[in-house]
Amino acid sequence: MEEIRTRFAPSPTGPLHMGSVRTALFNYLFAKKNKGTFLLRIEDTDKERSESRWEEDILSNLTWLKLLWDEKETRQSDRTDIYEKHLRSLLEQGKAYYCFCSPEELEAQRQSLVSNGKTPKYIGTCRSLLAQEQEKRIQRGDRAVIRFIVEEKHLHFDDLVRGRIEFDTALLGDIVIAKDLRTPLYNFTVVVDDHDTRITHVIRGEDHIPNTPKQILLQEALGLPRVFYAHLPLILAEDRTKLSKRHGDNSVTRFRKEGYLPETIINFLALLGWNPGDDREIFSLQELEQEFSLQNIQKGGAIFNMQRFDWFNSLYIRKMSLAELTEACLPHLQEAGLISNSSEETKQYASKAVALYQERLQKLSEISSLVDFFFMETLSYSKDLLTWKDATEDTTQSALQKSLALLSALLESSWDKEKISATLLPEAEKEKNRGYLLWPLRVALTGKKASAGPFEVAVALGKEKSLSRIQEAITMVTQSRGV
RNA sequence: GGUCCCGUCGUCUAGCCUGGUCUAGGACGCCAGGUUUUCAUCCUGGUAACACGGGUUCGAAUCCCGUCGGGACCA
Repeated sequence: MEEIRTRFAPSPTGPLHMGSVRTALFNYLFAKKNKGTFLLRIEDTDKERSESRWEEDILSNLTWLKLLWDEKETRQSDRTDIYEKHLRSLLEQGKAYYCFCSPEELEAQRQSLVSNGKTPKYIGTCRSLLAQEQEKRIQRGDRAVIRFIVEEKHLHFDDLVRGRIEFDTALLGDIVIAKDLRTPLYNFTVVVDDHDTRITHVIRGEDHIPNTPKQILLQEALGLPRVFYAHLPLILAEDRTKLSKRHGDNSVTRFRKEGYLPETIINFLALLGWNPGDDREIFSLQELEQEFSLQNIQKGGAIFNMQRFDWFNSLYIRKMSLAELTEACLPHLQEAGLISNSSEETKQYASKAVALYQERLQKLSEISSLVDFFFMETLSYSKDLLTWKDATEDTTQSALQKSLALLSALLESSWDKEKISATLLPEAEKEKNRGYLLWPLRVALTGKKASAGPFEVAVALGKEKSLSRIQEAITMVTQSRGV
């Protein structure tokens, strides 16, 4: 069997988004699974809308996701001469022609067809123009586009995902394949490029199904062999329509900034439309490279479910080593102004805080608001928060004083979770519920109604800071009682 | 409007090709309980689907036809 070659061919007209990544991923996986080659082609023929910053966005994010392409990426803007050669050839062979119809004329044609209940399409007005006539008008500078003569026939192809798909090309009309010799259009460049890069399998979104018959016709006209097609189901938004800018920012950059891991994106997207045929659903990129198959691809579109996405992310965050997680959290802590450098000392302290919140994180950006109390000089919270359930200020105050006394008595060298727990728990058990002692303590240390446990927080905070926070809480309650 | 594609729990899906083992399985979510000072994790249980109608068959989520619904593309 010949080598399998796939490609991802984005237009650099915007940031890389999740729908595109899924397409890139499936192309990548199919190539890897079959020991083939995965290519990247930048489709930048639309000069107005293509920007180099978007190209950079695409390359850097694919790299971040580890969807690496095997050969130097190609750029359509570098290939204008090649397209021109093919365009001239089609013109010379009479398979394409210049069309001088104005937009107004085209619109009028369309209107009349529609009002007669017919399918709107180009009726071929300019098709019969003689070659010399065309040449003369081009020389004269008349505005023209290049149309490809669409052969009317029933055509079908065997889609690797959906099976046989049929079309009646008579409904197409002669299609525009270039604005001029130096400005070829999408359906035309794709066919030329896929052949030149020896692509064997075109794997793309199902929104391209209507383009396929046009491309097949073009292949035939250029004398090129047909490739295999696999049309993927679309990724949908909550409203069941194609995921797009309309639904907000779905760029990789956005999710990356929010603290979603590449592993999350890969795993989640792989399972959107594909499954291994059994119940497993946790897959690394490497595992997917082994397991992937076009046969297990879903036909219907799949909604991008944020909750499931978050669940995958919390899973992969929990799988990280503390060192990795700390490193990944540093930029977020820095951005929130909680730390100002990344010295070893800062990292050491930060990792203590991060360790306590690893299993509470859904995305890295949440870290700052969870651990801010580790970095603040004074906490600000309402004194009412210190009171547990039906406790009074009186009992709250004495509970805090009890904690303070017991903890003060602990030696610096005994400041670990086990010793603290051994000191406080027996005391807490004396109450009808541990909360009477532990809730005020935890709030005094963190200033929050939800946090990690008081013992581990105290350890991470250190003895000095812990005691002073308890003292501050006592002062707070005392003052309010004094009034 | 025309063409094409699709239709299993709220969501992602297994099962469909090769009808019976499906009183339809798993996961996310949600609900309840357990662990727990809180939150989270973890454990247990629960909730919830074969779009509809007809046909074929002893038997249909699975095969056939139709209807309805959704989407994509072009306009």
